[in-house]
Amino acid sequence: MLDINLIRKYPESVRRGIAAKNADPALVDKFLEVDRKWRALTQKFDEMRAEQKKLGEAKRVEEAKKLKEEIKKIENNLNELEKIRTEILYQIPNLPFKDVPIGKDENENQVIRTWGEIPKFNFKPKDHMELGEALDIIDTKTASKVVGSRFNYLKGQLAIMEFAIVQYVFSLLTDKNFIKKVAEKISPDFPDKPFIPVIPPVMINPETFTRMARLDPGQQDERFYLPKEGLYLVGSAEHTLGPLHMDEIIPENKLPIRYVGFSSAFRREAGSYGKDVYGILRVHQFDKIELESFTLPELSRSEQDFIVSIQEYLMQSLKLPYRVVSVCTGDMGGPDARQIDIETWMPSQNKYRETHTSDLMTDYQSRRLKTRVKRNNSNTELVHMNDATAFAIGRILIAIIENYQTEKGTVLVPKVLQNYLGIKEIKIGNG
RNA sequence: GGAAGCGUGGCAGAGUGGACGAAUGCGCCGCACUUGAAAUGCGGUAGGUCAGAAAUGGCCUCGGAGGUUCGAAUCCUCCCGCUUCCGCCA
Repeated sequence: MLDINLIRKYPESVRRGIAAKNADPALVDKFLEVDRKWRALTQKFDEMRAEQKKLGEAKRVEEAKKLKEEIKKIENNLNELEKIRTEILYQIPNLPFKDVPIGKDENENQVIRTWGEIPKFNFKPKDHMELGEALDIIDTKTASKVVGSRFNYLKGQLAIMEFAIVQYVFSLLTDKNFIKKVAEKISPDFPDKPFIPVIPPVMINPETFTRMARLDPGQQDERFYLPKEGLYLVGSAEHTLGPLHMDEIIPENKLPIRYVGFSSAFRREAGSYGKDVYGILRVHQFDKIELESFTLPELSRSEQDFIVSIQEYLMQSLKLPYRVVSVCTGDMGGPDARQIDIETWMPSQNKYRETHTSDLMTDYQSRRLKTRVKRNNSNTELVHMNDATAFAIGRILIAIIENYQTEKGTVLVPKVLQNYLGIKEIKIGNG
């Protein structure tokens, strides 16, 4: 949620900011109107309560009784106003940074840079499903019988490769020397704290989900829900990593706090019927390595640069061609102030497809989560939060299979993963 | 799933109807003493919200939601969480 005082003091720039994000600028005026009423009534309520206390202490019981009834009415109105106020407030997205490209949809995203050579095959390259089925490492047919559409089995060396990737990333991101090297590129004194590995819960209660700004009206259809327990399945490890410090006040010297989490992610993919139905690009369940970090406000932007550097390092070490995209205002996530995506080259589609995202949420999430920092000057302020993909396993496996395929129909194993798998090539028989 | 107990500030822990947003200890911050430190002494130290330029003041919050009462951390109801024991189970 946005800072209330920001809306009160600078309604015009809030209107402009949220309009760029395809939200209705009239939300600001609706909010201000309700807020005005709420404040007036709050004052009245406070005064009456003070009066009632005094009457009680003076043992003027009858008068206090009468006042109590009036207060009750005011309180009900106040609660109603507060509910409406919160509803409006939750619909107002975070404001984009000034240097984020203004645009309506993904067509206006800006490519910042491109890395790697697009592979040129002197044969007709196959797609990941043709290869996956031939090598017996992907099975969607049985999955659709057993569960339904948009599920898959990863088998054989591909299953092993998932854990290879997890081990590779976890060992790298917990390595002080590696983190130091990346941090130094941001600036000489940039914090070089390694990531803390985490395996988080994959279920979350609605209260926390709401405080993460991930269960707002537009998002509910996307979530799997378990009615007996009243719990949701997470759509990303972010959903349970982000609340790790809710209601906490963290001492300044403890920041930044960085987590690398591994979990399954569950998505209903409502509204994407017919889109990417082929293969394992868009499925209901996939595993993902996620980065989450909590920083001082003034360092959050560099933290995102730092995270993107890590994402790029990982991609370059796998030698996968990609491009870095600055997502435009209209295509960004609601809580984001700046979103950077990485799109990886998919030979079978002859284009780049989104595999990574990096969200800088500033204090938009921490405000509801009440995750704060106690500064050395003893002030308390909200921390800033960053969240990003290290690897979405399914999609990165597609990229590896398709980019590393050979004319024989085998798949070479990227060099950095070879030690973890113990083989250099996935072929029929060792699949 | 059954039984019992428990949820109070950064932590530990008192408080069973008004004097309690809350004793005391620890921790933390400031000051004094000291060449410096330790020890000691004195003072300060929850969050949110509204008004205010500020100083300051009002209101709300003792797991959550209701209720009783002029008045609730304290009494009642329901819910949630934690701990221990039993059952089941990876």
